[in-house]
Formats: sequence, C-alpha cells, structure tokens
Amino acid sequence: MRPTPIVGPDSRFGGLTTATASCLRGNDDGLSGAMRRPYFECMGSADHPSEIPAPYEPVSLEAKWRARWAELGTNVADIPNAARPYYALMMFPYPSAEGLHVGNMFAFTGNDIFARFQRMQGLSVFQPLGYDAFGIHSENYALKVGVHPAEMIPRNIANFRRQLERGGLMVDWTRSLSTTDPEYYRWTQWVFLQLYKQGLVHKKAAAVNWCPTDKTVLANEQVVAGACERCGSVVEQRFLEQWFFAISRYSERLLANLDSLDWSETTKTAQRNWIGKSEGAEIWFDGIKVFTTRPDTIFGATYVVLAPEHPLVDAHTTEEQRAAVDEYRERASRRDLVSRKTSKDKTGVSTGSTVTNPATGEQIPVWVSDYVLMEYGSGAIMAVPAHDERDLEFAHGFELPVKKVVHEDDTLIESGEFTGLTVHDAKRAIVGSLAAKDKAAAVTNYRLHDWCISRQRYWGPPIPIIYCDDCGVVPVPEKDLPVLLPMIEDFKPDDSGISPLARHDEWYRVPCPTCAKMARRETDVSDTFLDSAWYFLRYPNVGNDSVAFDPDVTKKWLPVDSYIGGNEHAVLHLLYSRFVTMVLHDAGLIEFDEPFTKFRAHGLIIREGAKMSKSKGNVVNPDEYIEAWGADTFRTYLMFLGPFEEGGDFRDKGISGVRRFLDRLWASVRDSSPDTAPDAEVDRKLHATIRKVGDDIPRLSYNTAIAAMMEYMNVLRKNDRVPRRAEVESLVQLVAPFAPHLAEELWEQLGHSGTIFDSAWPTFDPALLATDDVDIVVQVNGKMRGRLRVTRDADESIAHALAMADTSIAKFVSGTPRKIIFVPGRLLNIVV
RNA sequence: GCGAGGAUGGCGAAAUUGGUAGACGCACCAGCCUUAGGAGCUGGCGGUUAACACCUUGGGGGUUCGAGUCCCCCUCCUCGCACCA
Repeated sequence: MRPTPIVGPDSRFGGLTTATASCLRGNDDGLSGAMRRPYFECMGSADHPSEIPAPYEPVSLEAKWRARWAELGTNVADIPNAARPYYALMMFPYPSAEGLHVGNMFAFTGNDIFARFQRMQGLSVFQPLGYDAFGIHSENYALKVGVHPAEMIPRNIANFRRQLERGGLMVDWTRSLSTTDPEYYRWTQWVFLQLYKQGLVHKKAAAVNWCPTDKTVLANEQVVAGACERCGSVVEQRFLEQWFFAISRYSERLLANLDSLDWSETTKTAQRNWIGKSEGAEIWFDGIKVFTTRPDTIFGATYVVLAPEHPLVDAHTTEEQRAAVDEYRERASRRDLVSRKTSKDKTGVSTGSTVTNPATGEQIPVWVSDYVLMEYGSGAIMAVPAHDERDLEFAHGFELPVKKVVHEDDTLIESGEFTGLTVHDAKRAIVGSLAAKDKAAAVTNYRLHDWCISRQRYWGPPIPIIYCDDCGVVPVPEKDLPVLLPMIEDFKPDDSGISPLARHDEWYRVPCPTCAKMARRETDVSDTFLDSAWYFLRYPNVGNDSVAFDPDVTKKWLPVDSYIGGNEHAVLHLLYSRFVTMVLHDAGLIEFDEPFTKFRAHGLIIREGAKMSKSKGNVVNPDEYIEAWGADTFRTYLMFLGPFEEGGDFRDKGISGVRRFLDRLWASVRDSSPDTAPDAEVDRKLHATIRKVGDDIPRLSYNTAIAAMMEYMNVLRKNDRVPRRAEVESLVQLVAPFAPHLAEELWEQLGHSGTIFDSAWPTFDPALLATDDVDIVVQVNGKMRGRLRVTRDADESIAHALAMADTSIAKFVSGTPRKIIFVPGRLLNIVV
C-alpha cells in the first residue's frame, strides 16, 4: 500500500478522465428530462481545466474496467482447482429480439451482488449465464417477422451478451451455453435416454390440451383457466400419441423433500399446492369405485356421478336412457375446457340405473356429468349434497334428493353405528369398517400429472427415438447423439397435429440402430422445460464434449449453492429440475437428489406505479439508462428501489439520488487525506456500517445496505469534512458489489493493485460499537416522554433517579409509580 | 371458492426479539455559495395547534406497562390455483 499522492488531479487519476466535450443540455439529446446527464459532469470542461478536479465519468471508466476484467480473466472461475467452490446461479433468460428487459437486469444484478460479496468472503465463486433459446416463443416470433430462428437466435444472443456485459456482471463467459447449441442439446437428448432407461418415459394416446393458435400440445401447467398461457386461445381437447415423463411417481418425494430445502416459503407452498396431495378413500358402490376425501359423509350420499369419459358409463346406462346419455357424452367431448372447468351451470344426464350405498344399503341413482373429471381420483364420485356445494347445485338442478345433514359441528349424526363420532374418528372408522367387507381402501391422491414432453413443433431438440417396423420403439444409441435438428425453411406448424419435421422424409427416414432396416425418426421435439431442467449441471462442464457432466467436477460444484429467479417458475421449472435431479441420482449418476440448496425469488419491477408493457410504452430500456447514468448507478438504483424479494417501483427521478451518492464517493476518495485526525463518531459509524452491510447482503436486503452506506457518507462528509484515507477505503469495498467498476477504479486510485474483488471484506471492531454511554427512552404510561444518556451498565434506580430529575419527564409523574419497567440499555417505563 | 403475500408521509420505502414510527432516497421549502445553478453545502419537511400538547402505520375490537409488529373480526389490493370430490 502506498500513500495517496496529494498532487494534481491528473496524476491522481492516472490521466484516465478527460472532461466531456459534449455536455448534453437542453432537449436536443432526445432523452427525457430525468434521463439527461447531470450538469456537473460538465465541470472540468475547457473553461476551468486546471482548478476543477476530474469528474466521475462512468461511461469511459466502465469501459476501461470491462476491458481489464476480460483481459485478466477476473471473472473466470477455476473449475478444476477452486479451493472453496461456490456456485451462484441465476435463471437464464430467453434471448428475445427486444433485448434485455430491466427485470432481467434487476434479477441478475441481485445475484451478482451476492456473488461478488461471497467472493470477497474468500470463496471461489462461479457465476455462469446462458440462454434458454429453444421453444415456441422464439419460433412464433420468427414466424411473425419471417426470419428463421436459427438466424435470429444468434443475433439476439449477441445483443444480450453486449447488454449483459455492460451491466458489469461477474459472469464467467468462458462457460456460457445456449440450449440451441448441438453441444448442449446433445446432452438434453442424453437426459431423455437416461429417463428412458429408468423406465420413466412412456408413450400414450391421451386427451391433450391443444392450442388451435400455436397448433401444439400444451402441458397442464401451460393451460391457464382453460386458455393457452401464451396466446390466450381457448384450449381444445385432442387425442394424440404423446411422450410422457412419469413425474407423478415422484410426487411423495417431491413433496417430502421440500421440508428440508432452504427456499422461499411462498415457492414451497406453491409446489405443495401443485403436487396437491389429498388423503382419502376409494369406496365401492357396487361396481363403481369412487374417490372421496370425506368418507365420513357417506351416510349423506344420495347419488353417484361418473365422468362422461368413464368406461363404466355404458354398462350402467339403461336402454331408455341410452340415447340421452350418448348425446350428452358427445356434447361433453366437444365442450371446451373453459366452460367445462369454470362454468357454474352444471349439466348432466341420468343413466337410469342405481347402485348400492355400501354404508346404508340404499339404492341410489347413477348420473353422468362433466363436473366430475376423469383425470382426477377414479373419475367417479359419491354426491353428498348436504355437505358439498357442487353436489348441492347439481342436485337442485336435477331435482335429486338433497338428503339429510350428517354432521353437527364436528360430530356425526344419523350415521348408524358411527353416530356420535368426531369427523376425524369417523373417517377412519368408516373406511375401516367398509375395508373389512372389501368395499373400501384408504388411498392418497396427487393432483400432479405426468409431464407431457412432446411438442409438434420445429424449434426444439428432436426426441431421440426411432420407430422400426420390426424392432418397435428403439431409443437412439447414445453414441449417435445428437440427433441434429435439420435446417428447414417450412417450419410453420399446421393443423395436422404432426410436427413440421414429418414433412421431411430425407430427415426422418433412418436405418434402425438395431436391425439396420429403414425406420422412421420420432418427429416431435421435446418441451423447452426439459432443456432448462438440467442446465445447471452443464455449466461447469461446458467445453467437455465427451460427457454431459464430469463426476469430479459435478461433485465439486453441485448442488447449486444459491439460486435466484422469478417466482413465475415456482412450479414448472423448479419442479421439473428437482424431478430430473432425483432421477439422475437414482440412476447413480450424481450424488445429490436436490439441485438447489437455497432458492430465493426476486420481486418484480413496475414503473411509476404501473406494470411495464410494450403497449403502454413504459418499458425501461437498460441501454438508455446505462448510457446516461452509468451501469454502476443503474445497478445500485435498481437495488435501492425496494426489497429485492419484493421488487420495486422504478421512478425516473429517483435515480439521481443514487448517482449523487456515487459522485460523493468519488469526491470523497479524491479529497481524502492521510492527515485528517481520527474522529470517534465517524469511526463508530464506519464500523456500524460494515456490520450492517455485511448483515444485509446475505439476506438480500440490498436497499437497506445502500441506505446504510448513504448514512455513513452523510456523516463522513458532514460540513465538507476532508475524510481520512482509511475511512473511505473500507467504504469503497462495501460499495464494490453494487458499483463494481467505480470501486475498482477507486481501489486503484487508493494505490492497490489487483482486483478489489480479491481483497478481503472489511471487518468491524465490536468493541468500538459497544459504547460506554447509551441513550435510553423514558416512557410514562407507555408514552414517550424523553430520553436519557446513561452509562451502559446503569441500573433501574439510577435511570429512575435521572428521569425524575428531568422536569420535562417528571411533570408527567405524580405520586408514587405503580410499576416500573426497565429494559437495560433500552428503555424505562414509569407506570403511574 | 381455496392458497400465498400485502395496505406505513406528497412519492419509493425503513423499523432483525413486542420497546424512540417514518432511517435512506425522491419531490418540495428556506438559507449559504455563485457571473450563473438542473452543481455543492446547511437546515426544514406526517397531521392538528399560537403554544403546552394531542392525533397518526387500511377499519373495528382484544392481549400488554408498552402493538406497525401478537390474537379475533372486517374492507380493499396483488399474485397463484381453481368443478381436484
């Protein structure tokens, strides 16, 4: 460490900055008022070249440090040799043609701050970033603008890369990836084959959600209230042969493991609800098996309802009712899911037959209605109008008997031998009694369905399967991967339900890997969510094309230490990633069965109180702000908006306050002197700030960390005080995760060599924070009446005596106090 | 309907265990400096009041010496799921 030179600004600042020649004034710069460059950047212009010191000029300064980081490999992790590996992951973006969204920047900056902080704690941080570039989104956009996605995506990626680099992220770009790279999706196909080997992949003709606009099958998760989540079209039912992953077999494990994960509680709750475990019973009403979670209400069951698709409908339909039932089933099959799933008007038809209620022995009618879903439970229910709103509504609509109530509060009534039992006890007793007669069994149902991964589209990894007339379904041998996605021009999907790849027999006709006879490739591609369900395993292995992931590297770096992303992926992506990880674990390929040790969801950025949208024209373009204010200011402002996990309101005027803070930091270092006398108040504040910032960053409370640094700055610069060098040096380190370029520059100005991110995070002296005197609050009857400065170890009697000596407090106290509450070092409450 | 989260000055927001409500910032006001100021510095800034004081964290009740924080009821907002038996 060499002393700060106290000479002219030029030598102190290494001649880096020259005054901005073209200071932007007026409105001719085309930017809004709030976006205009601060006037003071013009200081040091030709008018006063020598008196006014070099200003903080972020644009050139940031370019300098971007170049230096790239040159020195500052952000590159030592994958094979890192001593204390720390994997800080953020969800990779879809590289849209519109460029980086401010929401991406917000999320990435939040991760970057945490990553840089961890590095300054001495960890070897690996922070990769890639692109989730396959999928309907790209394909639809490509169709819209008439460009091939294979041409569009690399362009978008180049633009994203440029924007991301300008954001100053500590990303290891030597290990980036795009899901569209054959070197990547080769292994996506390999993952498919591993699941196949585990017997977790099956093909079945299934009623699927078909989007008539996007002309593709959608996963249940992609259907929102009966409509396509992407385009909003009403989803139709179709029957197609689809590949499924048996994620439902992992329901219980996916649910149970949640308890031990360090994830946001909201995310865990969303997963629990999605898995939707419900414990109940299957009960036989003669030949019909119903599922119920309320076997205790069986004495109130007055009819049975079958889903229209239920295979037993025919068998239970009488001759008189056959025509009506067939007509109803036909109508129901065409009925779109929106009205079926959201309409409250219940439709249905009687089968004309009856079955026996196994608890009462009564004959009760069997009906068919589409308010009962074939996909859930057994596709049949016992209806209890007295205790179920839907059943009641149906019963009213069709004038079915609305039988007796069988509960009074928590106790069963009119329930035969079970009358008097509590609901809890009755559930068990009734199921037990019926089970003894082979008429019931306790079962657990999950809402989670198998994952349909087939997409009748072009822009995705071809599913590595070959159909041979002789050998049947043959998985593509691993040595033959990747199955390359061919470059075709007519990639537009049609209404056939068959992938565009099926139009290219030169592609899909291949020899069977087993018997060499001509066979056909599967022409569907896989769901984008498969691409993203394992990408975290690939990052540390990028460059190694002989395996998907090397066991030693994987053991060293995974599971991911911390993961940050949007809560819109709370269910889909995070659940699928957990599933794939469990399967790879069970196959003996990795040693852990949960991919993300810690997950935090970031919040959303709105603008001036409203959601950002292209149609409203209020989208924040990061480029413009970085241009006008610098990436450091932009980053710090994004983090200052509000709590990271809640998001915040981007208000154009607010950014100036953050810029002012960084300007003052610049000036403080410039003006600092080794000769300034130590100041106890400043020292105390510094150490309190070191503690505060160090506490806040790990809990992602970035807004309060920044506020604390601002407070310190206010103390440091009070009345234009000249700071001591040591006082600013620590502050530069605290600011570094937020404003990395500026911090590097100031660190260099302060005489250090090497990156500031290899310096050790400053420590605080607890002794300095434990002062001899403390302020305690004095209350009378709980109302604040004053405060006292007492010694740290002052007891109740001393504090009381001091309080009574203070007339402004004593005047509220008449007579003898009834009670005195004393919290040492905190407060004295006199109750009269 | 179910689930989760939220409501604090003109605005964005703080308040880590129940213990000074409004830190920090924006905007605004005043002063200093200045040829000039969209720079910098200093001070002010929830409401009522001349003042003492009183009121104030969506509304109402409660627990407590003391409640933004805990409990009960209600209103509104955001997000997720939704005929899941």
